[in-house]
Amino acid sequence: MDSNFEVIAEPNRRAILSLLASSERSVQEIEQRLRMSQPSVSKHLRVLRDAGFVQSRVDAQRRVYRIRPEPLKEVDVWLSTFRHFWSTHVDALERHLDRIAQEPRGKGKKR
Amino acid sequence: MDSNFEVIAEPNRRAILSLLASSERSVQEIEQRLRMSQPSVSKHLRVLRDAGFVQSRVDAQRRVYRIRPEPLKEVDVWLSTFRHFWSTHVDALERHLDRIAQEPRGKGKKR
DNA sequence: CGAGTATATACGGGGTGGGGTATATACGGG
DNA sequence: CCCGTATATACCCCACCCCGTATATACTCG
Repeated sequence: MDSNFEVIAEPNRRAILSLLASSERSVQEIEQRLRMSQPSVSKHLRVLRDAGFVQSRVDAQRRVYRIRPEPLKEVDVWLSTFRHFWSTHVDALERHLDRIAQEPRGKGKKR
Repeated sequence: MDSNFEVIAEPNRRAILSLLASSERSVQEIEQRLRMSQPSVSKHLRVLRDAGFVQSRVDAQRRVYRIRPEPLKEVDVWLSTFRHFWSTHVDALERHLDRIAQEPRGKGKKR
């Protein structure tokens, strides 16, 4: 798994992250709430941990997982390149795109 | 391809989107700038278009592609669930996480 | 219309990721 | 210690994605 984007491409992993967004959880809690098999949860958590999306602490026999924000922050940084497309100046942008789309063609071309 | 996240999981597709972020481009321009084969570019553009990330207009024999922000906006919305982890109140959050991380067995460690 | 250019699709192959089952490892309590 | 619980890993299999090559389609212009 070589990129953060591939990590969050998997729906179950996104579900795990969303679940952990509210609070930390043990493997079993994740398993029950998301109705996934235990090995599946463990494997996804392995991927998430290796990529730095989560970290675990030990609580008796349990491993409690919680979010680590860094990789998500990196995704956010990538997105920021595009954010001007919708965040502000939307109307001006739309007008701009429309204008580009109707650029006058040099050769008279029917449409 | 059933989710926006899978679409942007592919590095070449992210490269295409990043390229189109600055301005619209023909297939050939993308092909040359990113050193990808023409069929590969066309196929990735197909995926991007089907998912709504780009749209094309016709310019003589060329197809000129440009960004459509909606799917990226959706990704941004998903991310917003996690943004409080790093955007503001960072210090309070870090203290909170550190406190949680304190294991009952007095193995205090700092990053 | 025919040639040339630009883009899209068909097809086959190789690599990989995710699921399930079975098993291994860690840990705590009695 | 030993047992039960909690979690991690091994292994196999299947589906799917991406690539390259070859071919088809679209459009323009002479």
